[in-house]
Amino acid sequence: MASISVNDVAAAAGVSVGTVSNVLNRPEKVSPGTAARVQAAIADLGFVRNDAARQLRAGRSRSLGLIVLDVANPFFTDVARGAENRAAEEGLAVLLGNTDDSLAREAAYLDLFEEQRVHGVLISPLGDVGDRLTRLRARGTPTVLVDRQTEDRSFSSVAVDDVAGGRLAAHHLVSIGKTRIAFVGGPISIRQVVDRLKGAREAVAKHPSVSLEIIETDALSVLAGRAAGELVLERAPDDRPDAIFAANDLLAIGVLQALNMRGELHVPRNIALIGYDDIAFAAAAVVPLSSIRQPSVLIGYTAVDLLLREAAFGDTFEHEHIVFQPELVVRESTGA
Amino acid sequence: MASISVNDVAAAAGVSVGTVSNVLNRPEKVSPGTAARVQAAIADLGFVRNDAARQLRAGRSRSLGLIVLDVANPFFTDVARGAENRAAEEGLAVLLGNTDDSLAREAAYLDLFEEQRVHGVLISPLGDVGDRLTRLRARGTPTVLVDRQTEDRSFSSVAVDDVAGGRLAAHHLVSIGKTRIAFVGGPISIRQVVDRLKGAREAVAKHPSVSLEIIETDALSVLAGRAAGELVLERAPDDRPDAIFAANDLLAIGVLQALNMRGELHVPRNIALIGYDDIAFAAAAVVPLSSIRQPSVLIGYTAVDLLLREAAFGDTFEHEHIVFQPELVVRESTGA
DNA sequence: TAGCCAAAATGAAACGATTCATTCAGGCAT
DNA sequence: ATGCCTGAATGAATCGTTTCATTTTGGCTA
Repeated sequence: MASISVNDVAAAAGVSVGTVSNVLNRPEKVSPGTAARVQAAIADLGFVRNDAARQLRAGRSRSLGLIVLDVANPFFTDVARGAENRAAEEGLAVLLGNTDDSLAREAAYLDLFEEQRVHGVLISPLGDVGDRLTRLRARGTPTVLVDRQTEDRSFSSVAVDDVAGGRLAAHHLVSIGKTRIAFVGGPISIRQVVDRLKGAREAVAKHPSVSLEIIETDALSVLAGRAAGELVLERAPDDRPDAIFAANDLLAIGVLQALNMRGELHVPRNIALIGYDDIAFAAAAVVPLSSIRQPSVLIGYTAVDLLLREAAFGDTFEHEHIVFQPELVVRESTGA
Repeated sequence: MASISVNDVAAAAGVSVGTVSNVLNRPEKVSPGTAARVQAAIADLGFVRNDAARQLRAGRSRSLGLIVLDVANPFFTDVARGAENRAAEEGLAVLLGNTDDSLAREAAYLDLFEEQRVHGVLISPLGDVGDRLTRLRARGTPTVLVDRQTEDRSFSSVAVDDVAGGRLAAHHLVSIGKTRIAFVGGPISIRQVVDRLKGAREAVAKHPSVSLEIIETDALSVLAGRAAGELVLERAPDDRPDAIFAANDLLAIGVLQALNMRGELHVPRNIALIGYDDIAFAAAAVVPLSSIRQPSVLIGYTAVDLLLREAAFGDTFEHEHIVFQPELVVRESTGA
């Protein structure tokens, strides 16, 4: 309650508040003797800076916001870890906001971050947030899109080429002799899903004998994957696909769980399965999962780096678009 | 840069700043006409509250801090999700701090949260933070320990009975006929590890013919588990344990990966394996993992609830210690 | 029409750290 | 002894919101 302020410290040390502030922020401007006295008073009283007051004066906070689609997805916790690492180098904290595929929560977090006057915003957007972000930028808050670009490329972004990833996955399935491929993923409002599907279509288009069907899910979770897998199981055996490309590893794991539930189907013999993201658990799945690897930690790290560069240069900054290339990882689920 | 303040809004709407504040915080005190005019001005100018100024006045922020040992562990993301849910009900945000088994980072987050004057702190402590937390509480910031109690029980806590969990796991292994059990876990500075081991010891003690050895790891991660698994593999076949109890699922998954690397060992026939936490991926492992389930989301939810109650009642609050009971989940890795 | 009352609106003070123009002290050269 | 210079210390002003004691307004009654 009775919070200790710089005033109290100043009084205790017999100096002015300006001097206390100097001890805190520019120690070199203060004579050693005085500094020691102030430090002693600080320790004595248990003084802790009030960040709100500091921010108010500075006009800007020392944290940056990261808005992701799903913290339960190890891909995003990896991104967050990378972001945190780079931010820590600058003494910045990362506020993590979890959208969970809800437009309302996305909006709420943007509001919160705007009110907090965060240093910058990293976002893997769900809805159309162009206007909001433009407003943020007008206020001087730089923004970097993670894993996504806007149409007009007016924001800096860090992404992975999902079309290429989709192509890699589908091409791999074709190359091991599969001809009836099912793409499991959704909702199709998510850009990543659309792009991965697009890549798959491109790869399949080169082979007239190969078909591609789409099994749409309402989320990118283990649960949704299990539902999709059960859908496949219910079909007559010769109506089933002989390969499944899941839009991410969580889905793939769900599909795998469902397919294994009855013993009749063998992965990869009857159905091959490939996921996306190459999360740590993919390698440990019932049948170790083939996947498309993304440099997740690096994505987070690079995004913050870009944000800081954009912040430093202000309006004159040329927006950058960094695109990483994904990589095919073959394991047992596609018959390694 | 040119940030819009209540002053600007007041000027534009032709009212005083006090009225603008009333529109924002106590709309019922303002006549409808005036309120509409103010709202229009707000929309017009794109005014967004400055949270720092608000906090400064209020003396307390609208977020609460959660410090966990490892965000990459799905158990903790579940706890975080539960905490977020309860916090959202009160319009509070959750700041997530990730310790990664580093005392320095734990201290840094506590500093940060203290400077931010957070509403409360939830912490799954690594080191001895009693003094720090006492100081926080003296300042009026309530604290709840997650998954841990201090010796003197002077803080509220939400935990799961880890000794009981350890007992459950070891007893299960004994009951399926295993006699040479190895406990994989560490570092032993972590209370959860100690307690789970203690429970295992108790269960084993009842059966003179069963032995319990300890393989200490330096972390609770998949990687550490893999290392432990390799250690076991290097031994002569009849020197190996016939069952492994891993202190958490990440370790268990790592152990499993290592054991599977050469084809010679079969889980559970040669070595049974049980983990702890029952994370979503446990059921999807190469060999679906038996585990000890904890109500992770509920833990987070309850912890925030307790925090809020403690905040409401102030010093008069009787500290509560909520303990959930863990549950055995049997799957294939112990020969379901 | 004067008087009264409740509702509405006002505006100055407060929160606590930082900044910066100004003052002060002490050392040195003339 | 005087003046000058530099490093150290000062303290009032500032950031933007909220609060609350005070004033104003308008409606109603006597």
